[in-house]
Amino acid sequence: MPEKTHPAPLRLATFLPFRLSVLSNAVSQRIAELYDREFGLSIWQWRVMAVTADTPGISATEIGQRTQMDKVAVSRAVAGLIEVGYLERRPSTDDARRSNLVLTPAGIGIYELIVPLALAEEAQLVGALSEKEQTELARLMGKLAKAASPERDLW
Amino acid sequence: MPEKTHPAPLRLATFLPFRLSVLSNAVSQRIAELYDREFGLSIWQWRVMAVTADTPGISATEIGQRTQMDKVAVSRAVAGLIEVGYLERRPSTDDARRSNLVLTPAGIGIYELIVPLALAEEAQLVGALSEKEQTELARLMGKLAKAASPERDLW
DNA sequence: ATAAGATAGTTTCATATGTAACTAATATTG
DNA sequence: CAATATTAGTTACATATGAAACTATCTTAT
Repeated sequence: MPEKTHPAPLRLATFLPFRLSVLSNAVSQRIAELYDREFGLSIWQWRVMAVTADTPGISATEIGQRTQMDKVAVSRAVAGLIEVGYLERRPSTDDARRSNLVLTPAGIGIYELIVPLALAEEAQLVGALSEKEQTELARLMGKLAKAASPERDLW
Repeated sequence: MPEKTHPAPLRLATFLPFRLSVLSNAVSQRIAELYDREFGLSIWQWRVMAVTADTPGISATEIGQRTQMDKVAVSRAVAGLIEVGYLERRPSTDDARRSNLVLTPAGIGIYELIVPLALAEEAQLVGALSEKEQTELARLMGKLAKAASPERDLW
């Protein structure tokens, strides 16, 4: 007579999706708090600023692709940034549906204040790893990203 | 005369907090959709079931600690699970404020259905990595977790 | 040239989530 | 043994979020 079968064990603490989620939340929360406290920005607004600084004249749709935000989130973040005067909407000449988005001088100023702080946060985080480990982590995350979402490139 | 200083570059695509967040979301979403579609459970409810299966008689507060959920989220997940009959609340004899939570037989049944599916999802994900890489990833994530949240143990 | 789709972006609505206030019970202090 | 502080958990409220509907514009096919 066979033994009662043991169900496969599942410890949350070793379950990758859980660990990833907890780690990501811990990291995001630190950094989100910084953006909000110092500059009154949400993490979504910050992401929009970052890609707009990188690619002035970008459209909302492109922002969504680069940041993995859905179009509603982009729309709201953009509206908020325009409201506080960090972003400007320029009608596109060749397609009246889209706008070309650019940071205002004020937006650029804030962006340049945030960048070093954000990089410092990141540095503090990855400072726990050696150069080699950092490279390896990036490589492994890339593999996971492809496995998790083969259809579209996550980054 | 000094050159105009270049602001430090920040590409979202190589910024660890961003990459972590995107990866974690991609993974969570796949798995959340599975729980919801097949069993009508939220990811929070699943986490509560997982730790309750592991430690029958656990209290809501302990669940919060183990899952990194705040007490409101635990309260709601527990209420939902009781509602659908997967969880039972037993008053604690020595402390009338707390309850001892246990899975019902129905809850155990569902749990045992989910576990292999969840593990299969995880396996598919980490299948992209060699054994050695998996170990290394876990180690690096552990270091990051400590750097991100030195105060409390994330897992 | 025009009707039928497709696309960019916004608005609406329903739900999820977090913070703070609350209730009930236990622990601590003088 | 009161009076006060702490803890477990829930409820209420305000805000965040996502899905679907919508508007305006552009593209495609006839």
